[in-house]
Amino acid sequence: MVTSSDDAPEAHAAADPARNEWVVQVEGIVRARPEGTANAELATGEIEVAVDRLKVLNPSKVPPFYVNEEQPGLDESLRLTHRYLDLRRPAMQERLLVRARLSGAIRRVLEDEGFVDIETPTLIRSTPEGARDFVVPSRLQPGQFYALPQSPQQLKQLLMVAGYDRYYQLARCYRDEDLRGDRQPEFTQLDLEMSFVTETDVMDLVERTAIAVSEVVRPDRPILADPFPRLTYAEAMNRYGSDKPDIRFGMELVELSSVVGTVEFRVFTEPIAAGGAVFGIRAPGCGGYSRAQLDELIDLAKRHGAKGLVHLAVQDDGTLHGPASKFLGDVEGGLRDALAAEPGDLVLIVADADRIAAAEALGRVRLEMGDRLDLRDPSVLAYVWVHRFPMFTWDAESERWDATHNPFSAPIPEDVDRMTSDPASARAQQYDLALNGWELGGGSVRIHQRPLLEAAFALMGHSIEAMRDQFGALLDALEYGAPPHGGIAIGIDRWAALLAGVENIREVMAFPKTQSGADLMMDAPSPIAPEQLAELHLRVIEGD
RNA sequence: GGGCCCGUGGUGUAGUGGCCUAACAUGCCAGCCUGUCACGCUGGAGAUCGCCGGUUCGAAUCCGGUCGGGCCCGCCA
Repeated sequence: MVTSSDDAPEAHAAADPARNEWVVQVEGIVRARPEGTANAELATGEIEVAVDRLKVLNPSKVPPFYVNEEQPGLDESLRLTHRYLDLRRPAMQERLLVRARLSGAIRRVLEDEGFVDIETPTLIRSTPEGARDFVVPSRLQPGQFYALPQSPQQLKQLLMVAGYDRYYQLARCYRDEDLRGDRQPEFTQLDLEMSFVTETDVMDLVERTAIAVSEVVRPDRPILADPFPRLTYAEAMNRYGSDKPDIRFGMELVELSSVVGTVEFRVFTEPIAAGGAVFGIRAPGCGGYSRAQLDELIDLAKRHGAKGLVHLAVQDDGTLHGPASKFLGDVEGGLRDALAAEPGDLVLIVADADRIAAAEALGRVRLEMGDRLDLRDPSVLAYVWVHRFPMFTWDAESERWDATHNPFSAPIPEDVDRMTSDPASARAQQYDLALNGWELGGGSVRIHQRPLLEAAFALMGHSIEAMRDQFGALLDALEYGAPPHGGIAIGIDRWAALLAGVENIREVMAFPKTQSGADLMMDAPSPIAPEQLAELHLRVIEGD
């Protein structure tokens, strides 16, 4: 846009005070730029508007940060305080558009598949299962509270009983737990449920949807594997040390228990004797790591539950060098062979009496090495299924079995009897979808028979009365010809973040909260007036 | 509940015990320039170094606490 003091002196004068973020209305003639003033760098570099009239519709205060350009180090709390300005920035707009394309594509694909969008309430009943509830006091019923749903789990199962055999919803969910980069107190799930399905049916449907959606939202990013690999939980833990493996790179775990079982090294022998395991990985070309680099890895392993991390550098002559090398004796060759380790490589080993703990700790080290060696290609979309989770996990603190995922998950048919005879070994018809090492979502085929569900709850230490009290409607409904059914819930925020290529779900939410649950723009949460409290039959306890 | 990191003009950074009367860039204001498009030139304003307390002759700098933000463990699906 150009103004000329000769051709349109008023417009020229009106334009003079205008600064960044002012809103102006312009009338003029679009014309080719004069010879020599075109700018190939700009999309509109060939043309200009010769302004005849210019009106300032609204001036702008000087913005607290640059709206018109990227500013990498910008304090996030400042962005959140002025989110309406932050959202003007092209990068934010781009990310919210990715998210909108995602939800739009999901709706189109699922509606084509015959799914029906049904809304469920956000004022429901509190149950002690799972995460801590957000609660809402009832004005009409003194001393009573609603809970905001952690997910519409029971409601969607009731919809199955009601005969809506293909339900979906982009549902807002609420969990009052501590926050992370990938966790907000309120978030959005693609929630869906189907009747008369096996776990394969659900996985197939979700997989079709995920592929179609990915191709619409990010046609530029290749899907690593189609169909998605399907790993059992045991396989995922043994190979990747994670139930949400990043399969963009190898460096798989190798179990070394049998290889090193004979050495006189208590770090290995004691865990094995206790029923645990020894796992190793090979970090190619990292044999020259410094003390400091190794210490970081050891710290990382310890932070994730390992007692320690054994490191061995493969020398040119094939021998293994490290603090533990003197214990290795004649297993040195077997160890090297098991890991296919070459001179110059670094071998990293974790042993633990709990084989899952050993695998998980080394799995975190594996991810760290993937980052260090730049093996996690950010352009690739690596979806993977993990299924056949253990139904129950022993909760040592409360001394009872707890649902590994969801208390409504059904056992796989051949493990029904183990539910009571050997709960630790019973596997659920439970499946998780992971993308690039993030858990995108999970679901299961549900228990659709009341006696079985009651048995599962009983195992988890719920009394008959408590069950009836908290899950009465669902238990009753199962007695009225409830169809077999199953479904899944996918985290839309995480999915959008991964598709947008950002590591924080706040970047794909218009108005997110800080780690302490504050909305810096609206200044929430906030105290409420004494009259409001009184109306809700509440009294605030000062202190603590 | 716990661990770690950060907090210095509007914004991003430098400064880690005296040389700081706090520097640089950008932004802002004024003037000049007027075919520029990250315009240019000249000048100017703008910071009680998040807050409170302590140590010290002396604190942006060290210590304790506190507030705010972030990352992580626990927690959470």
